[in-house]
Amino acid sequence: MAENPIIVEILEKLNHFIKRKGLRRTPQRDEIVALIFSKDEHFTADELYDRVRKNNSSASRATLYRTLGLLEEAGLLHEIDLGGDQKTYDPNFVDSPSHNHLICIDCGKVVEFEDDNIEILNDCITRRMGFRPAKQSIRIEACCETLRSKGVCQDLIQARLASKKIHKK
Amino acid sequence: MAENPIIVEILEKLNHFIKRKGLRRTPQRDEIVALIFSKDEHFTADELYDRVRKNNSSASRATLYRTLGLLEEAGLLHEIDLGGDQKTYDPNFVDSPSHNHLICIDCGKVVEFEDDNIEILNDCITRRMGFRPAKQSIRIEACCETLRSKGVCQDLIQARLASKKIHKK
DNA sequence: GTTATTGCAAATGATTTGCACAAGG
DNA sequence: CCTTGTGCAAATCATTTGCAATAAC
Repeated sequence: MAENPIIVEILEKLNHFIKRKGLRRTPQRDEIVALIFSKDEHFTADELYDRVRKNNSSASRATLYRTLGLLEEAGLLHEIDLGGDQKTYDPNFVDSPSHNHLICIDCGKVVEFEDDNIEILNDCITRRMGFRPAKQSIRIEACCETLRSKGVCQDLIQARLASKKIHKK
Repeated sequence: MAENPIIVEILEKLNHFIKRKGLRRTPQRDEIVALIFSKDEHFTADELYDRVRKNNSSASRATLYRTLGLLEEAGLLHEIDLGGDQKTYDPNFVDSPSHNHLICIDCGKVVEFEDDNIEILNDCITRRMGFRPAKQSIRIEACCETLRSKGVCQDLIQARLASKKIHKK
């Protein structure tokens, strides 16, 4: 896991940030970072804590929340709005700094996408309103066309199966 | 206040919704609805409760939260993502069903805007990904150009004054 | 050594909920 | 009447925080 090039890259960036702020590198933080960036999946603090426990990491919930805050501050992790009650984090902004999210109403699947045209258009609109663009996020809710036309959507089936697995705590 | 045409319109729609669901009309709900739609400002549950109290409405916090849920379910009120820890509600979707939000990083001011081009472009992108568009929201964070060029921004000054007023509870 | 970090448990704070009473229809 | 709505106070539950012990550097 530690030899994963993405994780190595993130750890380097984080440690650079940490040094600049006079903070310290710790194994707990490194473990959490490795877990976050070993997948490209979105996650909640709770889901991440599950992975922490399954990987026999010693990190506590408190450290996990503190590390999430640090990563956000360093710009390595973004909070995204998937509309749930828990905050959702997206680890993919290091690779794709300006991607957006489409959320399937039918199955809940989240599709990431980038589009230069939208990017440029938003930029123009922002300037016309007298502002200097800093960050933009587009969130699209949509229905699965496959489901509608063929009556079946593999993602929906998986989502239903997954929902049976959900048992909090 | 009750003679405000917008409020009358909303109340009509809500009562239609209420009847369809076999629910009942109550003065508390009417009061809360009137307060929400008498301004076009975004608000949190807490801010709304302040207004409820100042207007000598008898509605309790519980009823307020229950009414917010009802209005959302009826599609008359939308939750928007302004990035705070409390949920923010936007009462302007009845008048402008597809508007978006620009949030000024400098002063926190929120500007609503609509743009057909973006609307159409997002629609195309969504279809190309195999989905049927349902809802889209764009959230832009930007810096105030007036502040940058003239060194002053009236909104920023107001925001700083307002922040001094914040005393929870 | 000095100061940041950790884990724990307790605190916080927005939102939700159970329940007994009130009140629409 | 019968059922839904309300207010209250208590419960939830994700997240934050104080503190004493621990570990970077």
